[in-house]
Amino acid sequence: MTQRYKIYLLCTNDTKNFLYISHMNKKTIPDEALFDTDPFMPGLSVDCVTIGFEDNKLKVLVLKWKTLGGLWTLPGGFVFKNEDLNEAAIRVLKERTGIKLPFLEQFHTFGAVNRRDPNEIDGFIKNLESFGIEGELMNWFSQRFVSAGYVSLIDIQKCNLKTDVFSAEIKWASLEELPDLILDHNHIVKTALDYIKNLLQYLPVGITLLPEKFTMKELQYLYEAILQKKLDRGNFQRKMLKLDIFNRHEKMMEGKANKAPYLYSIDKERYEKLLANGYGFSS
Amino acid sequence: MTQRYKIYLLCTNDTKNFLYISHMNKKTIPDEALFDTDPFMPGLSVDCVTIGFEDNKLKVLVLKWKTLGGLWTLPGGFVFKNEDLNEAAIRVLKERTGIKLPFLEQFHTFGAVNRRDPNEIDGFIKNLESFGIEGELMNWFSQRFVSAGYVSLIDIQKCNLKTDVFSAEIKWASLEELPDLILDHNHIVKTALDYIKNLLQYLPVGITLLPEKFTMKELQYLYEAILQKKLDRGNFQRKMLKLDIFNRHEKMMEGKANKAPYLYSIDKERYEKLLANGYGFSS
DNA sequence: TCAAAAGTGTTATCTGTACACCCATGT
DNA sequence: ACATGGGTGTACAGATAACACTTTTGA
Repeated sequence: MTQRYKIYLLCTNDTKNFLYISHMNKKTIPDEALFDTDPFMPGLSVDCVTIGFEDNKLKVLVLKWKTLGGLWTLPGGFVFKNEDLNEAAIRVLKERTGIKLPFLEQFHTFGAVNRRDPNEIDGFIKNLESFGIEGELMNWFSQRFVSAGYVSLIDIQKCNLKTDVFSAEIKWASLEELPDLILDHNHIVKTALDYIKNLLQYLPVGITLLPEKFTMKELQYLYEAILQKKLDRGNFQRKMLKLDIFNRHEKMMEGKANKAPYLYSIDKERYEKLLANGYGFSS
Repeated sequence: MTQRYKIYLLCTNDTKNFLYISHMNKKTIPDEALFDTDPFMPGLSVDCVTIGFEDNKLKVLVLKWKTLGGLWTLPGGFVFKNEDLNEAAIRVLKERTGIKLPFLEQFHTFGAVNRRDPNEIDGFIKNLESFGIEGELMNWFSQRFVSAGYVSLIDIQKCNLKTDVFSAEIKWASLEELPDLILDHNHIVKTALDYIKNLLQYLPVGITLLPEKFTMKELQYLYEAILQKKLDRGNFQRKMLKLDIFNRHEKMMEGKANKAPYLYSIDKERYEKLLANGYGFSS
């Protein structure tokens, strides 16, 4: 029943969740840091499309590997055998951003055999070799993975980004300058954006992307970024306010040469209620 | 890399896809019918929520196991290592209904650790034992599975139902009399129905459930079944016709004591076009 | 001829859309 | 004072909702 592939993990202080692939000879890794792949579901992973909003642009959280090529990936991870799929995604998100699920939703599972472009495999294998990965450990990494995709919408300001042990860098990449990602990760991002775009048609999701207090204009820019189209200012304002999920605050007075706009925040309770209902087919 | 669990498969004439669990002693199974679990992805399955429409009711395709308890399940199967997840679902659907994907869509992946109710496990294991399953084969079946759920909407008339080797019976069960299903299959059905209901808000999906030619009233009943609410006849008719995806035919004259309604069929081309577009956020 | 259900009409109301007007604010 | 952009008003087009009227059909 259990897998027999040995794999080398380093227990860091705050997590046992990340594989540690060392440039060091494995003899230099302390004994208590050695584990095998038993705790993980074979062939199963989660990938998180973590969306933020900054400078009126949508951004996606990406990691750069500690490899020669410096390939980019989505944050992701394996799933413990005693862990719900959702929990795995929540864990990954928590570890990269320090935030626990403001909005986290499974949108699609990617299960094509050729998620990994055949042309890409050689480079991938070479990269793993450069980390000192070999034998059964190599088998683990080069096996076929089916990956569940999760989207979350996050307030960038609240994040405390951390790389994982594979990666040298973690950053918010705007959609225009999204780097080439490994495997089908670019496709995963596109699918996630379509999902959110569709969701926004009938649910005011995405408000979680904004800081605590925001102006209607900022909210409008967010909608425009997700929907990829211009909206009418006046109509947007009315439409949003009619949802009756906002609290209006005192004015902002920042040094702009115009009338100071109101600040709004979300009334959590009414917002949740609205999310639960959605819209209906008319007549 | 490869799994080592032996499993016993019988190659039937038309498929190698189904595990055959024999009451016979395994010595009576011909040698060429013996395989191990190597061809399958461990811990991964697909489940199909196959929806039809008959007597103005939505129906779901279910199978009854050849076990003592006669437990019911959704049609489902394992995924070959060299097979796309989608392909696995298409294959399962094809084998049960004889139909190749009129509409087949992955809607959610079920990955809770306790998909299998702990109280249920004992009975499940006993059932497997009653089939003569033991040892590593038992391990295969009692391992944790993550399952990708697929919905399809099918014209019942076109189906040619076949049981699989596990099952004694296959039938269309109306939602009101849907039996208790194993694992979280009842939950899977509910999730699929919610998904379709949501989809119908902005796409005229589900028309594929009806036979080639149908009346507007029949279409309305279908909508009412999916949306779980009454619709206004006149308004519904206008709304549908305005979609401009139907061809009107000569009348039906069946012996009803009323004005004979028109028959309509779908104009495939315009229908596909509409599906591709959907609706947009207004303003 | 009559009940049933199709097809179509009518109307008030609501929503979407476009754009205008006035007001507050920092330069 | 004035350019900028917020807040709100208005008016038209189209969609929605409720229901009425007429027509066709088999019994």
